[in-house]
Amino acid sequence: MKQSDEQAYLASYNRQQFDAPLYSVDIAIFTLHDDQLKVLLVERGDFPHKGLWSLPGGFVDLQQDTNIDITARRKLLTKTGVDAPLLEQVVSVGNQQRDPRGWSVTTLYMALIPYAPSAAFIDSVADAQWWPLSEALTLELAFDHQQLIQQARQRLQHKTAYTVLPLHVLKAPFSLTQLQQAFELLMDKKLEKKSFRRRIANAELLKEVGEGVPAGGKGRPAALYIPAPGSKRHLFTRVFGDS
Amino acid sequence: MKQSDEQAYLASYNRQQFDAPLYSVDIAIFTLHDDQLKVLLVERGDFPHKGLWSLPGGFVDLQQDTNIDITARRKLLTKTGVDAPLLEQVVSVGNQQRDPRGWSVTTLYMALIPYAPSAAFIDSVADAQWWPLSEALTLELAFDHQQLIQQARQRLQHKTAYTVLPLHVLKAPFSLTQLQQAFELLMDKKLEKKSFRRRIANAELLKEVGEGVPAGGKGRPAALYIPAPGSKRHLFTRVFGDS
DNA sequence: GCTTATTATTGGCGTTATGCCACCAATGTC
DNA sequence: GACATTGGTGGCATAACGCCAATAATAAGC
Repeated sequence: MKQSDEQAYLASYNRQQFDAPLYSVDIAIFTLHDDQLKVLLVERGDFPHKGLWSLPGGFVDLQQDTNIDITARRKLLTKTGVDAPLLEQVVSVGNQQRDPRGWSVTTLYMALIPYAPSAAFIDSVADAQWWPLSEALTLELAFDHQQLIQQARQRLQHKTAYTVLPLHVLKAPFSLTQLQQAFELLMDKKLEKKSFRRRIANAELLKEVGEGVPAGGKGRPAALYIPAPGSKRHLFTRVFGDS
Repeated sequence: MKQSDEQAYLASYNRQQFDAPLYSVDIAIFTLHDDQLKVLLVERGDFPHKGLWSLPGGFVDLQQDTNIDITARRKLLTKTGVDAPLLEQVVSVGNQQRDPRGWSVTTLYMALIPYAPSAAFIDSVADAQWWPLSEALTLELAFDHQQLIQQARQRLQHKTAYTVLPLHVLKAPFSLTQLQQAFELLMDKKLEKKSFRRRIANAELLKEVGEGVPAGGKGRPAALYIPAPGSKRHLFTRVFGDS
């Protein structure tokens, strides 16, 4: 093989000559608010499926984006105004039927953000809105986004059982009770109080920073914590809540 | 929104008018042989990177393939002649630099197959060859396939710690010692014999089917087992080998 | 046949993390 | 000052693990 052959090939290569699938990136952005898991949906302003709710997403900007993680982050920023502390790839789905325009592939990401910082911005984006997940699951969504949401939700649920993923969704400082509630909402499962606190304490993930009012304003004040440096990447070797 | 608007849009839609990334599917196919983890590489016969070793893969056949899992399976079959008992998506990577032809996205799969059934077929495919992983990691591979292999290998390693993934790579029946060796090769870590056997026994994953010669031909004969129905999907709630 | 090397299998104990549930602590309300 | 409410801890049984030593079954050498 001569180097010049490769260069000649590239010089004459025309990417348009082959029929390729459409490629897009979609994000399931989750948050907790009002004791509910919520997902951000946008109303489609263009065909296809104009007027239906969908996940934020779209095509790669070949000029602006240098990789698909950046594409996902750009879509996230556009819709929420914040950079997610947790943004990760879930899965890619590609088939003939998911888009009426033909063969199409999407890479699904999921993001987890605290509610507060994004609330004002999102209210200003006319076509974007937080939906309680339970309601979102009953809507008719564009493309196969109903299934995509369910896959993202499942990943969220499983991963919460062996990480401290809920740390990403709370505004520090927080109480252990709040943290436990975040775990319970993300896992959709009640946890044992003592087991939960023991697990968190043993892992040395938190730093105590004082006291605050208890949930509901009544009762004993709760100790407040912030995540310790590096704690958000902690992995447990045993899944939680497996009775 | 009128239905006819959507139909008119689709009728006039031309997928070629937008510049899209290249999209491909690549597979890291692993097996165990000679007490080594091996990966299947193919020598590129075309530009770009003609002559370099690479992962099996390529573009979606928009006519033949109905989804990307099928694309992956087709590539697998073409190179190995067998249908993998384990074929799953690892991650998608997309950026400007990975392909000299420009913006490109690939979805990486990993497959795990027993050595024996594929050996003869692969020997007949001139451009395909099993490489010990340790050697493959030192080769100059096409595109970013060196990194892709490492990602697939890491997934394999992690997943082995909480599943019975090695069941997919052994030819039944097998002894517990063989099974443990498979775990150790896939995890790249020695395991405690008693812990291993207890774990497998408690999970009730295997069915005893007689006795066979021990490893090396010497010593006490070993009990032989086959996987029980459904056992290959078993998930442990605790990762293994976390001393 | 008897000893030895080799591999397979099991026993036993200390440790760790969990589920479960009762109990104590601190605050606000009436 | 009693009571309701929320936060936090003590204690014990259980399950699974790491560690390592002991026993079982076979082949090879003598």
